[in-house]
Amino acid sequence: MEYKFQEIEARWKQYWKDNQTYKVSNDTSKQKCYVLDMFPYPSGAGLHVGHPLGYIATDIYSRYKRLKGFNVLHPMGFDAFGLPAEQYAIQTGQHPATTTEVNIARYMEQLDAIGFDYDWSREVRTSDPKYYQFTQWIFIQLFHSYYNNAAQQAEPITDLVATFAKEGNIKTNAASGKISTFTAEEWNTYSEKQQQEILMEYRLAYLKYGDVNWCPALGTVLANDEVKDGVSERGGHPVVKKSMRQWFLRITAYAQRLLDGLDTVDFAESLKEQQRNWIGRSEGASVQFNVVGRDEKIEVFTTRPDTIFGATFLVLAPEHLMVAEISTNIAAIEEYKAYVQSRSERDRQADVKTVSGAFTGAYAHNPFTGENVPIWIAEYVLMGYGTGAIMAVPSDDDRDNAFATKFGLPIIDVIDKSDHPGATRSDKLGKMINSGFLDGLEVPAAISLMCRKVEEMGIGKGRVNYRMRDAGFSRQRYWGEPFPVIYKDEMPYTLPEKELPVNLPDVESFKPTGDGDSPLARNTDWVNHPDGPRETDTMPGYAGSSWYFLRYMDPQNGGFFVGKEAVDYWQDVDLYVGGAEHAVGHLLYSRFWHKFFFDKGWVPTQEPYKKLVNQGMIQGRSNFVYRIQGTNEFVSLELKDQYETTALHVDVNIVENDVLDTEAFRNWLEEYADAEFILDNSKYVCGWEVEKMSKSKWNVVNPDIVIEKYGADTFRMYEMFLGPIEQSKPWITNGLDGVHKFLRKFWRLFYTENGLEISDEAPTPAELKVLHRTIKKIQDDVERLSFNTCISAFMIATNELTDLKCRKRAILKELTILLAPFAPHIAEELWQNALGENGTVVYAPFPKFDESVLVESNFNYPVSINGKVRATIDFPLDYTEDQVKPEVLANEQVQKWLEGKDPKKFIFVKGRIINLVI
RNA sequence: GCCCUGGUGGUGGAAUCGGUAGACACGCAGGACUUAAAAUCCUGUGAGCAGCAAUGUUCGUGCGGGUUCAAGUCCCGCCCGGGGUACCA
Repeated sequence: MEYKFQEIEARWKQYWKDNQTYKVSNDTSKQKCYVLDMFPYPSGAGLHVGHPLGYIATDIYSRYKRLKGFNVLHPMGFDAFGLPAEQYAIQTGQHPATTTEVNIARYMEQLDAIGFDYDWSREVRTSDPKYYQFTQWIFIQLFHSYYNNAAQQAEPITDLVATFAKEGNIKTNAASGKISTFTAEEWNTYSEKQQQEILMEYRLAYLKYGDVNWCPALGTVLANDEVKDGVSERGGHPVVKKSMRQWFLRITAYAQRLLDGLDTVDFAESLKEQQRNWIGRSEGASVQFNVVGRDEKIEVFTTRPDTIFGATFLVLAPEHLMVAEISTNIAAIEEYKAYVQSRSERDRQADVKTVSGAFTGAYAHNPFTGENVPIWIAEYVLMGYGTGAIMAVPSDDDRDNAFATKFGLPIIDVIDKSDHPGATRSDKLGKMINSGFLDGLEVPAAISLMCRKVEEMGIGKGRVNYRMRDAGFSRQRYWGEPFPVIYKDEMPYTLPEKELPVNLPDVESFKPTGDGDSPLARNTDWVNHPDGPRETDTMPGYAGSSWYFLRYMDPQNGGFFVGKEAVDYWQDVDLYVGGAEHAVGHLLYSRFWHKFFFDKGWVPTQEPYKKLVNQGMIQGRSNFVYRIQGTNEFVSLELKDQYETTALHVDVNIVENDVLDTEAFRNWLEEYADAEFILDNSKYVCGWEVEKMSKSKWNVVNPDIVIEKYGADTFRMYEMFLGPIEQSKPWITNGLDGVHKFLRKFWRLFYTENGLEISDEAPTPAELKVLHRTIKKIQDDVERLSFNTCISAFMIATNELTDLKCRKRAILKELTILLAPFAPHIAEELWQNALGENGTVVYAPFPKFDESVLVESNFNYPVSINGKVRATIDFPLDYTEDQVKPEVLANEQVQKWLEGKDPKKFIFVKGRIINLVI
């Protein structure tokens, strides 16, 4: 009897549906296990073979945990707001809600085809008003909170108001923007607007001015992704920075907790490192420099206060507020600022070859050398970091050095590094020289002495700085969550909860308004709220994805974003799998939100994810055809160099083994209908390249085709067989046949041409050994998420049992359970129809591993001589070095290499190796 | 530029703790069955050298150094690919 996967898979999909096999209840009598995937953005290209890599891994893990007796939550949903749907809407006029709906339906179909164990009744989608009413509600809570630095937690802004009315802000220790101190009396005389402006500096969600990529020609704000080389990707129009009033979240208040929290979670060390670097904690000092001849002071942040005697000039970010005030070189400064405006922040940091800047004409007084040092502006100083101003020490900083060299500014050596050969300029090593009272000190001592000194002098203080900046939370777009905010007297006020959700209104056109407002501004009926005009920006993509995993715990709760009972049971995510591209963005934002929720007492844990694994990216393997320029003639790969050609992407679905189906090519796109071909060996061979899988590169492979041809079980196992999930790799179908063959071979352990043949005989020791070795391997490897090695363990077991002609129920039953997480359809078929078990295999008990079956008494020792294996000799495992040595030395091969001499060294590692040094 | 990460046969990969490099597959070559094909099964397969052969031997985990009895694995320096770099998701 043959393995008819199509029939089998259809049957059990229906069975699981009819029996609601995957329905998850908040059953508190069982131990919970929460397994989570990063939910997908439903793109128009459909789910491609890269998406399921992580999903299959978590599906296997969740099914495995279920066999182990856990109550497993493994949900799925959709990150449904986003830019592509909006761009598609602009092109076609179709409402993003409509296309998103269609795309989600397609995704769900594709996901179901793979046979995942999702409980769809728990599905969330971020664009659903029932969901985003809570995203809006959370925003309101952030708005009405501030961060108490002393208590290290978020607290209600009303507490702050009460404090201000009583004692002003003199004693307030809170995360804030720039704010001067005021007394209670002053506070009480402030107008409502003035008070609101002050509170804005403390709120966790607040308004301030920030730069956006502005494209005047398109009349719209562009995402970084839409800007290439300083011009818009569409149309190639110039892009400049423009300052706009926007929402921000005060994530910097949580910087230290986000950093400390990393020590408590099980993430890959590399990922923690990325987050640490992103947060970028550095200790240093802020120091004030007086501007010569003026009343102004410039505050710089430096991690190297020890080098201040070598500070021969100051550099301000071109955007620094002081620039306009102090500049006398106005023309040069304006010209330079115009240049910087056209440069992206990334270019400014990445481009170290171009050294550029402009002299303001002003000088500052170096409080230690007493010299007047020139004040420059340069693009390498960023307004968002530190104070937006640095003291330049060309002797100990590479960029300062390049700058000084280019502009002929003085360089004073302040550190003697002669005791540290090989130390680079910025290493904190060496002895101070030319530095007054610091001379002779080692760098670390000089740093702390200088910190004390500037504090004594009242011109600065030791300070911790974070590279991380507050998170921009406004988008001038349509397809996102509207803010629950109206304005009165230019200050924002949140709408009452009963007005939630603030539904995304219809608009006449999704096109940009031309003046930077979001398309929502077009709907004036909607904008004109009785209490004041509404905020027309929308929230960014990460708003909805910062808390979605909590919603799965309690998806129908209409009153609160997640019920206490539900979250007390499910707690946090035990295993989270997703792409490394989210390492700092989504993962940091959601950790921040979660800590805020914790502060408010809504969740029981400080961290949302216990364990996190990054899956690698499945890259596409693009194919190319070569068109002879100016013709519609295409030349095969080997012959292309004889012509002037243009390489063009060709749909990989009409190419097999790099050979183009020329007929299909003519039918593919209209422009190729009359294509001619120059063949090589009567074949058209395409070129290829590994690239990111994307619609525009025509290299998207959908799982549907594979599933149709081989079945979902083969697809699942093949994706796992490709390699470790953390690793990126191109999609190649080379091994598909092998995996499919394995399933057929497994099937033949149950069925022959004569039909079902299972014996009830007792298994032999050899057969038991195969089984228990496999149980152990699968158990260990699933726990460490090494799924590719599981597949080969299954193959080995199946090959061995085939050789042993084993058809015994006792063995096959256990193996079927082991296989069930990987290939659930065939396992269910074999479980219920071949083995005749009652009920589903999904909740069967995981086989118990019996170590005694595997105990070996002997080990075949490799005997190496000078590190090269020359012989193997079998010894009992309990033998000691003394028992082994005589026989090893007497061995014929060993004798040959010893040439009569005694070995210099005899190394015996029990159960591993014997090594002789001669 | 900066941060993170990867590089092992013709291909995907295995080697979990510094201990027999290449498990398991794909592909390829040869063979069995078959009118033929599919399916299935068997044998071989890192490279070089010697040998009719069994086998022996040298080299071999991106490149160059180092530590060690022993290095794919640890350390230093380099080359190349991938991801992120704050409005793609």
